[in-house]
Amino acid sequence: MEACIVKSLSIGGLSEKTGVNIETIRYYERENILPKPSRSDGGRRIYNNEDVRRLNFVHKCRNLGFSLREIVSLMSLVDTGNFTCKQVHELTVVHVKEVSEKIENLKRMERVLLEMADRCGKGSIPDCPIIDSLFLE
Amino acid sequence: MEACIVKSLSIGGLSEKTGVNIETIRYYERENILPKPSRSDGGRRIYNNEDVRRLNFVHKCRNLGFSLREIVSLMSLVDTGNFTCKQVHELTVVHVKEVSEKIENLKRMERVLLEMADRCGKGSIPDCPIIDSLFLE
DNA sequence: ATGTATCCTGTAGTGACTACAGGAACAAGA
DNA sequence: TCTTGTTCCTGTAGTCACTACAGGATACAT
Repeated sequence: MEACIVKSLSIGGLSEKTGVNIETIRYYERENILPKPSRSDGGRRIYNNEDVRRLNFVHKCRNLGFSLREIVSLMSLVDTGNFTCKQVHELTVVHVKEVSEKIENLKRMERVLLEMADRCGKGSIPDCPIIDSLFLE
Repeated sequence: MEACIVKSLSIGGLSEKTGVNIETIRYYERENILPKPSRSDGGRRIYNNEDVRRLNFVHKCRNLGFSLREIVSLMSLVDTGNFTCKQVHELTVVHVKEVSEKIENLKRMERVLLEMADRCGKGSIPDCPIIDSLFLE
């Protein structure tokens, strides 16, 4: 038999390959987001292709604004094989709704800020309509 | 002389008047966002109109997404009287830029999520293009 | 006098990291 | 072989902006 095909990586290598901070990888392990990897004789973490895959998954989901809790539930669906496309769809739709709401709030914020900045004359006198409007009511 | 015109409030009254949680008010005091109020004989906090004004300011700024740090710097500008409209304008413009960036990121997120949800057939079979696309790369 | 509503302090928990300190292991060059 | 520098280890504490609770004190209405 040939040696195993699976490429092994140090935590630094995994970090480089996925773009996830080393400290964050260890944090994910502590929080059971990632499984405990095997160790070298010296006690160092050794990762394989499956670990890369999982971490990429987590990383992508985080970039899409899923919480770690949501990610765990997505992954456990996948791991048990006990999921339907419908379940995943529902989870995603709920999440996209939250994202849309965040966007709306931020837009409102942006409008008010731009309005205030616009009314402000940028002058060198102490009077400032921004401050005034924030103190009103 | 007549009694003082300033209306005094308990922490509960202040909370009700401003819509800010009692625990949050005490937190703001601990963090020196708000000044330490005077106390009654029994040791209870007593607030006046100026406190209402300040807390409203903080509350409004928080709703506009300013961090507490930013709010403190805004307030200290105001308190020293040592500020120009230009300074406030600049702070606001920087902030609005951050907000716009957040909006852009969330929109990207939203697009990807909608796309994924759209491709997903909502079926009852385990195959799911959402999961697939998250595991890719 | 009694009940209950409000308040007090101090501490700990949240989420998702990030930043150390202080030490061990490894790889490469002299 | 020795040294040097890099990478890694664990464990703890800090970040932000709150929120929650325990265990007690005070205030007010009946």
